[in-house]
Amino acid sequence: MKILLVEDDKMHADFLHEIVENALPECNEILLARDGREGEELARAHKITAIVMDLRMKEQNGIEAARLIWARCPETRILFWSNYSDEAYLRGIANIVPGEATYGYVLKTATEERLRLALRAVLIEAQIVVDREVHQIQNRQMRSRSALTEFEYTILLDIALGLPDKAIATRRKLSLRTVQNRLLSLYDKLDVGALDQNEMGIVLNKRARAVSNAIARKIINREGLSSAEKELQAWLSRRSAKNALPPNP
Amino acid sequence: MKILLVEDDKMHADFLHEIVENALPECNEILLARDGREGEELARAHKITAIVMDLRMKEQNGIEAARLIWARCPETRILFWSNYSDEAYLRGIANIVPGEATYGYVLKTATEERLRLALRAVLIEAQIVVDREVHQIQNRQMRSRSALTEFEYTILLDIALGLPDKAIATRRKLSLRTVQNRLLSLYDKLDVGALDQNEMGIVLNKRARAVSNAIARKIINREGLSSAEKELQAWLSRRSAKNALPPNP
DNA sequence: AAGGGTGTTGCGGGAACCCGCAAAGCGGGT
DNA sequence: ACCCGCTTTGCGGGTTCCCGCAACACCCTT
Repeated sequence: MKILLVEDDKMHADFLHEIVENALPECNEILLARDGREGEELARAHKITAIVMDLRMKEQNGIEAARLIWARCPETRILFWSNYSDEAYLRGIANIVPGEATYGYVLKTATEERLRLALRAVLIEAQIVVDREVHQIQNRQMRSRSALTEFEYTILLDIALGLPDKAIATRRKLSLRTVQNRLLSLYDKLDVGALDQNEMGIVLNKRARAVSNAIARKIINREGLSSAEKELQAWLSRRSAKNALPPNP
Repeated sequence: MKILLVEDDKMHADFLHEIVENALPECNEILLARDGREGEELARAHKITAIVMDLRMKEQNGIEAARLIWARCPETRILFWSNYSDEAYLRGIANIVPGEATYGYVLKTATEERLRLALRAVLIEAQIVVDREVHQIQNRQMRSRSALTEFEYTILLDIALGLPDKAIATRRKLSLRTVQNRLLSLYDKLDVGALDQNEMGIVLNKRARAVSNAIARKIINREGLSSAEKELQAWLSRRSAKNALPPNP
């Protein structure tokens, strides 16, 4: 059995290597990749189906790498091992897990014992394991009043990228007014209430406020923004390709 | 001689502890803090003047902690030890270094030898040491066309927080039109050229675009936004306090 | 002293944003 | 069948944003 570790911090990689060696005696080969791109290539080249993956890496982040890997090989088992329990990462992972895939999420602050258990459970037994702390955050954010629906979340990314209402409407196939209604509820959930915080004068720009609040609350992050940006660019070029034809006979 | 380590990742903290022990035999007491707040308290309580500080930490980030420490005791020597060489962090540090202060900046990816040298140079010899890699990035960003002036940088934070033009004008004591001109040059530098990227139709919201581009390029980050937000709230309350009096006799 | 560059300010207008009001569509319960 | 609640959509208008045009001040060069 071969295992791939994807981790760009040398110290954590060494530590992980040692733990894996001890916890998984059935593993006879441990590969190491230092960023998402390399990880994805190694996984493909060596047909690896058991991976431990860091999320935040220089070249390509773990979510993007996992998406690509699962796209080719959905039965790959991936244990995410990360410092972060931001909503942005959780949502990012939730969006790419193929449904029948096996994965786990363990925080780097967890004890060695918990990490060992998760390694065996996910990579050997094909269980789903999510760190209790992460799961709590997931739940809390899901039920609190400020939980964003998928719709609100995508619209949030759209405005963060700078799409005007009309463009969002055409992109999401909604009417202009509906988009604005969604924005209304988004503003509500993100506490962008105009006059609430600053008792006197000065009404703030709701769009910008929503985005900065979302960033402050870790609902969105740089990685999520970047991948949303890529999708946007793809959509734009598809769109301009279509629009380039009609005017001609 | 006492040294304070501020680092929230246990593994890195252990490693750092060992290196410091070896590299600085004149040090007879090593304290450890797990976040910025604790670090600041320890530094004050023990009157420590030699600190190694991580930047990204849970409770309070290193920049804020350093600012508070230097505000009370400008001769404190601080070696920043971090994974990141984002412009946002560099600018953050540049903004709080008291000018006569001693500091250093070493990346966690540097060799142990470089770290040892920096430790001695900064904490013992009171030199200024900046990792070459960091320095290069600093330089590149300073001279590239897209280098932001201080003015542009503050206005960028202002719009990210959602301040409307008029509010920025009063806050920064400028006319409305001047603020808009600054925005123009900001848009230019951040390549928010409206029709350039998307050949057909769809003009994007420049404000939002500027912010998301700046985030993508790591010119601003969550920490910077949060501290800007605090300043904004302070300004707002100062302002409403003033405005609360005049109308009365 | 004249000219060119840069930064600041005013004015005006087209587009986008924010939102209250109101009319439909669509489910689910009695 | 009826009503109630929720979402979607249109309309209108007050506000903000974006920016071209133009005037003025300041500094630096020649």
